[in-house]
Amino acid sequence: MKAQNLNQIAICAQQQLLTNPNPQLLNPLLSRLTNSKNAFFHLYNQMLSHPFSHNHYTFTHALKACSSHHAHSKALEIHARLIKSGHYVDIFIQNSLLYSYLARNDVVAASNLFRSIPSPDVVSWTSLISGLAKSGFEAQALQHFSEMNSEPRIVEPNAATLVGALCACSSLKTLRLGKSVHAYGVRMIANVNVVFDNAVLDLYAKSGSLKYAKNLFDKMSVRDVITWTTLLMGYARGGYCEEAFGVFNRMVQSAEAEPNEATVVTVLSACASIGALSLGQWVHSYIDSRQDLVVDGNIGNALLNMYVKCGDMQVGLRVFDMIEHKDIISWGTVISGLAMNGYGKRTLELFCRMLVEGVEPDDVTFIGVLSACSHAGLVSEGVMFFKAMKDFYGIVPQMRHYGCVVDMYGRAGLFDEAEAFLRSMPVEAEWPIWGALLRACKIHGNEKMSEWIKGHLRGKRVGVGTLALLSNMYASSQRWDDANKIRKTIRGTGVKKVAGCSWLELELYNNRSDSNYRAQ
DNA sequence: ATAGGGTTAG
Repeated sequence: MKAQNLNQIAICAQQQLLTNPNPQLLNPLLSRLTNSKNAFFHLYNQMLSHPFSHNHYTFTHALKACSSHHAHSKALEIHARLIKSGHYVDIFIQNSLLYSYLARNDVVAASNLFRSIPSPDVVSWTSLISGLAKSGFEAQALQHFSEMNSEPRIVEPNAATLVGALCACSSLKTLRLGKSVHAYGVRMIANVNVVFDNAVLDLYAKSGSLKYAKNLFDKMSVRDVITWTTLLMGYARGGYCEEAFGVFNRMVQSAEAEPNEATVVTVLSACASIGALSLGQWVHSYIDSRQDLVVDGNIGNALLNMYVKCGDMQVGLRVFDMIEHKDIISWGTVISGLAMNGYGKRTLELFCRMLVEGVEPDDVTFIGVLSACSHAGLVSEGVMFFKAMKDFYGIVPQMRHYGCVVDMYGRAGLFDEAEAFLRSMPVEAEWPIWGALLRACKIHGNEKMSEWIKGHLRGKRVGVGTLALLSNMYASSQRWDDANKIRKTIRGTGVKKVAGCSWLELELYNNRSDSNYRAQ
């Protein structure tokens, strides 16, 4: 249907070229071909070949098409042509060029081009400000915004300009400035503007002012899918995941706006982060009820991640199979999900399947694979995978990879191998690795190795979990003096409980409580 | 003709 339309437009353009190659009639046709790269540039080239069948408008459309098809060298070519032909003096052309540089995040070229515009208008300023904000140069965006507003003020900002500035404030979480932009907009903007309101809502949501956000949301007379998704995202980011789900639920009940991919992905991540399986299942059934939402791509990965985090690997695997276009994230999610949930053998099976299907594993994939080997006691496989990761895939091991290997040896009681591996590491092992090994020593009763590790730890800053474990080990071998010394050190650190620690540290800490309990 | 809003993940 759509292709047929494109064909009709193309045929229409050909007739036009034959009978009356007039740019006023050809430009609108050209513009409607923007989505089809080949058809667009075919007509564009035909229009160029005749001096009277194109004008300024033709190039603004061409630059837009370059941006949407990421045809950067084509845009450069057009830039050169425009300078040569003298079209460059037109402000629409300058703005279109400026936008094409910003669309590909070339902020240096864009800034230079902006400086070369003799009298930038509100569109030039707005493009620059929002382009900088989106490329991560928020401070520069705000600098230009204030420059634009300083006296003598030649160009007045409009709603679109304020939205660009709000976007920068939101990323920087600069609530003060954002509020003043909000106030300015309230005075200046005459009609209801849902885009502006959404930008303000996003500012409050991202900077954690959920009360303000909720207040604004309730006051808005027009709300669309972005309004709802922004509020939902605000709650989810703030850690109020039940509330986030509540927003989704109300959105569906009210039917004020229809959830889309972004909405569903956000609410699924909220469910995942609190392990709320039943809420996640509700979202799943909602997705199934919508024929236009497919379990693939982002939605597929988000759904898979939700089941993995909620520990339901059975359905997780079924979702994984449903994902038609499995990317590195899909594979990584299911592989580390299986590893995390204790399915060592199945992790490796899936890893093999990944290789068979020709998907190149990355660093995160190997963390899953190695931890599966460690937990399943598959030492020789783990050693082989670690070697293949380095030598075959050229992945430089990170601390987490080293940790898996040391942990693997330790769990298997292979302390000589663990020691040799630790000595061979090009970087000093971090504390959780030593801690895990100490724990293994304790389990396997390896006193000699413990002493070696303690020698290493002496005089260095140690994590509380590791210290607790050390103290506990001394206590269990009736070395009370040593144990007390370490307890003092723990108190000296002023840490009452383990805060913001790694999962491994937490495990160590729990282990300590367990053995204390057993000792009583 | 050119500029403006929300998204997640191993």
